Amino acid sequence: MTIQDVAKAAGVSPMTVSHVINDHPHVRTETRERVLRAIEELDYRVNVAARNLRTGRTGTIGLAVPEIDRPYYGQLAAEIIKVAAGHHLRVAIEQTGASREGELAALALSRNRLYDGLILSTVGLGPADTDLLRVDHPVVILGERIFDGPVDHVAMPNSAGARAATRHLLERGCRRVALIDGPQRGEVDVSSLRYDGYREALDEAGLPFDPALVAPIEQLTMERGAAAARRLAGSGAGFDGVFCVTDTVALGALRGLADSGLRVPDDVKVIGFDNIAEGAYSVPSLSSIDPDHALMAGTAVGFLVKRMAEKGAARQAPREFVSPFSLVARESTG
Amino acid sequence: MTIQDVAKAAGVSPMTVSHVINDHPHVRTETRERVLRAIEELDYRVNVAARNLRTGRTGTIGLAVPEIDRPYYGQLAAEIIKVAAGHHLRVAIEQTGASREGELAALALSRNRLYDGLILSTVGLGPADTDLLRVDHPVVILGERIFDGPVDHVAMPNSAGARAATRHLLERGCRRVALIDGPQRGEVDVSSLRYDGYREALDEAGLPFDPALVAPIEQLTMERGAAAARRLAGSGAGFDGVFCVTDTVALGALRGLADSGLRVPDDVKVIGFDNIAEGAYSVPSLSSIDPDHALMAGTAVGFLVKRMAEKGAARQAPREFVSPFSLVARESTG
DNA sequence: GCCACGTCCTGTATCGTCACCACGCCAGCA
DNA sequence: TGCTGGCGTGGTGACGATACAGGACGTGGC
Repeated sequence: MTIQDVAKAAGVSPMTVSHVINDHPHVRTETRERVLRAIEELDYRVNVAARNLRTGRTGTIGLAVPEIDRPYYGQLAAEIIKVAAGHHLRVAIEQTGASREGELAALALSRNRLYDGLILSTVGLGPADTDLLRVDHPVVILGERIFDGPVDHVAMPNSAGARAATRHLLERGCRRVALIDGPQRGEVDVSSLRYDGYREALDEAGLPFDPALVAPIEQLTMERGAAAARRLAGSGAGFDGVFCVTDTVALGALRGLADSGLRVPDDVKVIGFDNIAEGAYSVPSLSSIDPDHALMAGTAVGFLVKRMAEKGAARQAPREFVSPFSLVARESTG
Repeated sequence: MTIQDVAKAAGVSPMTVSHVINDHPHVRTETRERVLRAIEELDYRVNVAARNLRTGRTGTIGLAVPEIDRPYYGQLAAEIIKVAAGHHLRVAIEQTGASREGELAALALSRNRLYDGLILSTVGLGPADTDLLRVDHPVVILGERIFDGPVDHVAMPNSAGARAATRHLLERGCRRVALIDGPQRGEVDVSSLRYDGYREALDEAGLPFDPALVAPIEQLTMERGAAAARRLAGSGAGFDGVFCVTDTVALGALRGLADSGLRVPDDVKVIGFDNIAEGAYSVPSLSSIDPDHALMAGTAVGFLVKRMAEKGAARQAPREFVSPFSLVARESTG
C-alpha cells in the first residue's frame, strides 16, 4: 500500500498523489478528488519513515526531564506537548534520572537525528560540559545549570523568586526562617541560586544567617522534604518559617511538620517555589512563587522552532529568557 | 556523513560497517576496530530515519493518556518509560485530553507506522468503537472502557478494589458512606465499575443505598473533588465516610472537607483509589487501594512487545490482565 | 588433489517518499 | 502567427540504511 498503488488506482503519477497529500497547489479539484477517493478506498497511510528520510525531518522533538512523575515536570510536559502540537510537532519524553549520563544519552539521541530538536532540562550537566552542547542541531536548555552556554536557555527567576519568598515570610512576621535546600552541585543550579536569594533577603532585612537553619537534602522529593522538616523540628534550632526549594519539597515539609506536632501557619509558616497544582489543594494550602509556566513552555518551544527553521549558516546568537513570576499567598503563610 | 563515508574511510564495504554498528558476528576484531576508529574520527551517527525505512520499525512506542500532568498518569508513564527502555524502546507521549477524538488521533498516528506499537489509555472510546481497534498493528488498551475487544487489555481491579475500599470504611465504623464518582459514560468505564464495587459492599453489609450520598463529578481532578466534598457537606445528607473514585479526587476532597470544617478522620473517613505517591504525604495521609503499578506497566509493555514480534499471520488471541491489589490504610481512615 | 564447510566480507537491490526540473497546454498579447 | 507565462502534471533520482545472495579464502578430511 504505497503512494504508487494510489497513483495507479487514481490514474495519476505518484507525484500528484504526493501533492494532494501535502496540500500543495497546482492540482485540479477534480484530480484531487479522484486521488482522495483512491486513498480512501485503498486505506492508504503515508509511511512516515520514508518521508522522514526524504525530508530530513521527523516531526518529533525530544523532551528530556529528570523524572516525569514529579508534578513539576508533569505539568511542564503537559504544557510543552500542547504548545508543540500547535506547531505540528510530537513530543517524545526521555527520563534522565537527574543524572549527567542520562542527559548525555538524550543529547546523543538527538544527534542521531531521531528528533528535530531537544528540550533538555539540565540537572546533572554543568558549566564544565558546555562543550558537549556545542552541537549543530537545535537544543534548548530548560533549567539553571548552564549560563552563557552555546545554546538557547529558558530559565526560572531563581534568585529573585527565592528572595521574594523569603521576604514574604519576613513580612508575615517570621524572624527565624529556615531553608530546606536541594543538592548544590555547582554555582548555577536551582538549589544554589535559590539559596542565594534566601541569603539576600536575610541580608536585606538585616537578619543574621544561621547555618543551623539550613537543611540540605539530596533529592527534591516529598519524602526528603518531610524528613528535613522533622530534622529541623527535632534539632531544637528554633524556627518560625521555612522556605522550601520546591513545592514538592514543601508539600513533604508540611507533612513532616505535622508529624512533629507543629502547626502551619500558627507555629511555622511555609512557602515553596513552582506553584504546582497540588499546592492549591493541600491542607493547609501552600504559598508559592509562581513562574509563568505556560510562557516558559511556549518560549522554549518557540526557541526550538526558530532554530529548526534556521539554515545551517545563518546561526543566531544564543537567546536567554528568564520567566517573570508572582507570589501566591495561601494558608501556609496566613 | 553516511555509512558510505565511513566505509570508504575504513576501506571496507558499507555492509561491514552496518555489521559492526549492529553487533553482528563474522567481523574480524581488527576490521571491527578499524571501522570503529573511522566512525569515531568522522563523528558518524546512524541516520535513524533511513534505518526505520529499511527495517520497517521505528524503535518507538506511543503512550496515549488523557493528561500527563495528572499524578496517576505521570507515575504510569514513568514506569512505562523505564520498562520500555529495557526493551530498547523509546516512548512518545500523546495527550488525548480524555476525548474520543484525541484517542482516535493517537490510533491514527500509530497506523501511520510512526510507532511500532501503541499503549492507549482509553476514556473516550467505548464498546461501540470496538471496530476501530481492529487494526493490524500492535495496540494494548490500558483502562476499562473496552472489554472483549479485539486487542490486548491491561485493567485495574476496579470493582473488587472499590468493594474493598468501601468495606474498609464500613469496618472502621462508618455507616453512611458517600461516593464521589466520576463521569459514567458507559457500562465499563472506571467510574461505573468502581460505583458497582461501592454498591456491592453496601449490599454485602446489608446497608441501604442512598442516592443523596453520591456526588458525581465531570472530571477526575482535585478541583472537582474539593467541590464535590463541599457539596456533600452542605447538602445535609449526613455522612461519616467517603470513597473517592481516584486518589486525585480524594486529595481534593480532603481539601473540601477541611473547607467545610469537617475533620478527617474524626468526623469523616476518606479513602481513594490508585495509591499515588502524593497520598502518603498529605495531611492527613490518604488510605487507598494500591494496584500493582509496576506489574501493570510491565505487563502492558510485555504484551506490546510480544505483539510486535508476531509474524503477520500467526496472530494470538487477545490477552487480558487484571492487576492484583492491596489496601493501604493510612491516617484518613484511622 | 579435490571437495565441503565456515568465516569474513562485498555488490546490488530495494524500502516509500518528495525535490527538482521538464513539459504540455492554454490564455493573453503584440 | 508566434511568444510569453502561469498552471497542472509527470519522470527521474536521490535520501541512507539493510536484506539477501554470494564470493574469496582458509582449513581439514579423504
